[in-house]
Amino acid sequence: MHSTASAGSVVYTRLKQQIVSLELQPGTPLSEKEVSLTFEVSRTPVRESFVRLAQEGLVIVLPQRGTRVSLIDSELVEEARFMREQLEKAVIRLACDCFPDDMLTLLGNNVSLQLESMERQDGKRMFELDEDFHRILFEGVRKRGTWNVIQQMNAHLNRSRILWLSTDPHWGVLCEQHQDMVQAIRSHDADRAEQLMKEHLSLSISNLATLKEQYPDYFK
Amino acid sequence: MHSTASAGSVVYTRLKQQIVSLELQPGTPLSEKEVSLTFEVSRTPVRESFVRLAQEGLVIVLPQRGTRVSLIDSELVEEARFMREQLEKAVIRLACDCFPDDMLTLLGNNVSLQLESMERQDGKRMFELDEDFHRILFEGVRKRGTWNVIQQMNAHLNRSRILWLSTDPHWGVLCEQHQDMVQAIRSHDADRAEQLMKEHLSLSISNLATLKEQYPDYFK
DNA sequence: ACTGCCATACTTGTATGGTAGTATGGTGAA
DNA sequence: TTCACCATACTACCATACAAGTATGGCAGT
Repeated sequence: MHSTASAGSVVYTRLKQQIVSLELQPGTPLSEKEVSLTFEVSRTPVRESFVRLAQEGLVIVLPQRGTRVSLIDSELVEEARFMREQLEKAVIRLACDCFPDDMLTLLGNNVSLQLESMERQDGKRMFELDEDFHRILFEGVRKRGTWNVIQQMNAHLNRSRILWLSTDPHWGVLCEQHQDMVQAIRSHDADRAEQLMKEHLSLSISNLATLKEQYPDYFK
Repeated sequence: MHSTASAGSVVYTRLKQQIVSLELQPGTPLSEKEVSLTFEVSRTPVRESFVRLAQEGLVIVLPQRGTRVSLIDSELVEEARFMREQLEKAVIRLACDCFPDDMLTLLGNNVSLQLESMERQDGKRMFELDEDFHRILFEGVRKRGTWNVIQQMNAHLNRSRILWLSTDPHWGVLCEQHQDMVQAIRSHDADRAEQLMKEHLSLSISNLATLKEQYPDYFK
């Protein structure tokens, strides 16, 4: 199976990754022409990726003027946190009621890997594992579609969390909360699980105001 | 201001409206060529609209084979209801705490219009007013971005609700619930408001199984 | 020095021809 | 009859040319 993804999808995936990782800074001007040259494809697939990114609010297209990476909208960041809090509280309550064993195993393994990564001070890996942890929760209660929709808002939240990485991630607390949540699921303690999740997610934007002062050019 | 929207946006908007209203039935094959002829534009803007619709799951693109209107995924419909329940319960609690007067007025007017439309047996108008009612709630507590993201899942939920229109919408109950919710917001009774919202949204898919039997070709 | 105009070099938006992969129907051989 | 093969007519995908709107810098006139 040499099934190669379409050029459009490749460009879209790569650009999105670069934007969310802040490799492409908020406000950076993009042009169809320029991007098509760097990716060595024509303008058509580039344009297709711009359309998709614009729909997610990751780029802003100004007709006949230009396209650029969107600034981080702190209102959207807060809304993303709000959405996740409401949905993840409900999801973890469901998980406490009923959660597949194999998924529970995955959660346990995930937390173990988190502990390892923390030892290695590997922030990037921790970030990925954190994402995986929450995704596994949604999959375990069969709410994958919900998780996918959240990702759209999450792209904005994640950009500010990436900024956070450069300051003080204090992964220790987050990792401990993950462990406690797994424990709560195991013991079917929904109230405790919900409370843990609420505290957990409140940390994700605890320093939004600070970041906004520190990187004023990145925010709207 | 003769500012005309781009051809791509026009095609996208019109196709989406046709799909959600079931004017284009689930499973209907679409082709860039064919659609470009009916809209009298080239294939490029049509293709652009397909990309956007595919991202929302309203059409399915099979590379080199064809594109067609997606079938209604009843799991997604249920997830959409789940999402709305969690988020709207939280939103109406916020509204009970604090809600702008002008927005409250809008809600009141909206309910009045609903009563009128119900007299006229105007189901389509009721549907629009119902959407407006909930959107106003989100706007009043400054969660517009959240509402926009919900719309993506809502497209699937709405297709099944449109089917419902042809059977028995019993708008009376829904309208009464809207009235009660406004009253609860006025009297800052968050617990009652949340309970009302929960019951209200549970009605939206009360007959999903029936619809699935009645229109098997429309569902996945 | 300052202002108004315009050529020019950008940008995105649209149209179109060509390419490669896929389904289909017919034909000929076993 | 049945099966393998192939011509053909689709499809989405991509490259490219052109159109139309916008910012910019220089130049002429005041």
